[in-house]
Amino acid sequence: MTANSTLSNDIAADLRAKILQSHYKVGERLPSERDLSARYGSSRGAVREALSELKQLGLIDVQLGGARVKALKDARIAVLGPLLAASDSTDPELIRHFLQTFGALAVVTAEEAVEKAELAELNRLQDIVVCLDNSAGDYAEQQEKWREFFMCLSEVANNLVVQLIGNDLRALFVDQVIKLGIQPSFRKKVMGQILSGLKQGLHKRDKLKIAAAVKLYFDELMVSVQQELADRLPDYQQQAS
Amino acid sequence: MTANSTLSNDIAADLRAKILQSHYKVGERLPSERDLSARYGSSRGAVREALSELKQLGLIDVQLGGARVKALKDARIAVLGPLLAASDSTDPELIRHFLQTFGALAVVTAEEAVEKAELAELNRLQDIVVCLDNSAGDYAEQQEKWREFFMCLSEVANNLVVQLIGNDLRALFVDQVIKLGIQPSFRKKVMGQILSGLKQGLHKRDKLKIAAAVKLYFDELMVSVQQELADRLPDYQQQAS
DNA sequence: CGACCAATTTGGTCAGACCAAATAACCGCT
DNA sequence: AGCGGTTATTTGGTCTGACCAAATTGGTCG
Repeated sequence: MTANSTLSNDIAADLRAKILQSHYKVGERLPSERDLSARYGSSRGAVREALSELKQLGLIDVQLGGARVKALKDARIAVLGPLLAASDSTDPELIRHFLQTFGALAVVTAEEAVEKAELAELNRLQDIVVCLDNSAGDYAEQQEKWREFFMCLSEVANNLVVQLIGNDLRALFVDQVIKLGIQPSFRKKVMGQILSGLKQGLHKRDKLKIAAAVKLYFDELMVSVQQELADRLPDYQQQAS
Repeated sequence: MTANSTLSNDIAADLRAKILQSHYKVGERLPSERDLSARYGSSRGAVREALSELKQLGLIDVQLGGARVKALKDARIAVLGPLLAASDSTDPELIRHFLQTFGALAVVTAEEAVEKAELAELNRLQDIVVCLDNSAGDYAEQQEKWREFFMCLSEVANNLVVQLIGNDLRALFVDQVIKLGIQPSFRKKVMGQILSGLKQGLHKRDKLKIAAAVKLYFDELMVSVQQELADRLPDYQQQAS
């Protein structure tokens, strides 16, 4: 899935990194396709494919006069992955923003899910929560269960918009975070509150309870991750472009 | 911005529409590039560019054996625009989901904004709200002011993740909705609540107040839009491909 | 029926070419 | 010198035809 070793992909990755590192500045014109193909020792076709990818990412705007670099804030979500991977490594603020966003979407999903859920689905969700409760200690299993829980919520809510956003965020961000080996540790007391909130919320189809519990989960996750990041990165950011 | 009349774009649009209309079903293999280029009377290069676009959209998965259609729920946000424009027109549920999502993100943004805002920024936001209050009646101006308000919030919050998601949603969805000529009409009483909530929230930097007001805004927007859609589409969905 | 091997198909890349539009360069006029 | 208009060049979009390596397919043999 992550193994994309075609020439055009390599070129795209290189250009993408250079843009994200402000090697090419915003508004500036990229070298022409013919020029680029010469530099990379490739054909124009390969360069075109690479540029097409950057265009889709919203990183550049290619028209007849030439391709111009766009501002990062005008790009598409998909740049978040490369942004984390390539440029300044693991900006804690960015990760916080991500978790905040993801949390908000999860809350919306959860609210809609408990509203729509069939009885069977409700039961399945409750089962997962019970498993979650029992599997304290085993980090890997717990994480898998949480994942299953949110996937199930997402399925039940059937909110395409959130699902699609989730795809982008998951694919391009969560993997990165996980790759860093971050193992957030929840405080037992808080985890207890979360689980009991979920149970009650599911049992009574209480939107507010569910929302509060999910929000609590992400808040706690945020605290925990920020803690880990702060611990492991005392030397924080020393190189500029 | 919307004028993209290149051959490869046309091909991409056609294939995209056919996929979204399940002309090509999920998991199915698309015709080969050579085959497609023959059908469209174009070169393979043009078809490749088109396929590249669909790949970026997450609609297809192209590997050596051939290109396979992916499930819609595994696609990227960017398909929302085409989905609305091309296939079944204006699914009210989809629009509701969109507004719900957008609202949740706006709430997060607003919360962070009032936390971070400098005094000058806070004043500017308050000014906008005052304008908003005064411009009751003039729909166009009010909409512009709301837009300015949220843009300002987004700037202050400076949450890249939400900004990027916002780009996608705005570009691919809001325009579509606006193009439908929907003019949501807010109830005066509710609008009063919203504005007073914003004022108080900004004045006291009260996250909860701000969040509640923004949420109220989107809830009311949702109700209003759904109302309009229900009114104008009594004959809902009568044509198939 | 299953394992193995050859022929074909398919995506990725390359080279060189043409077109229309946009840009840059030039030149003459005021 | 400054400006308007014309030409030359550059640039992206497309085409043709070709080659390669990997995947798929089909047939053959045990």
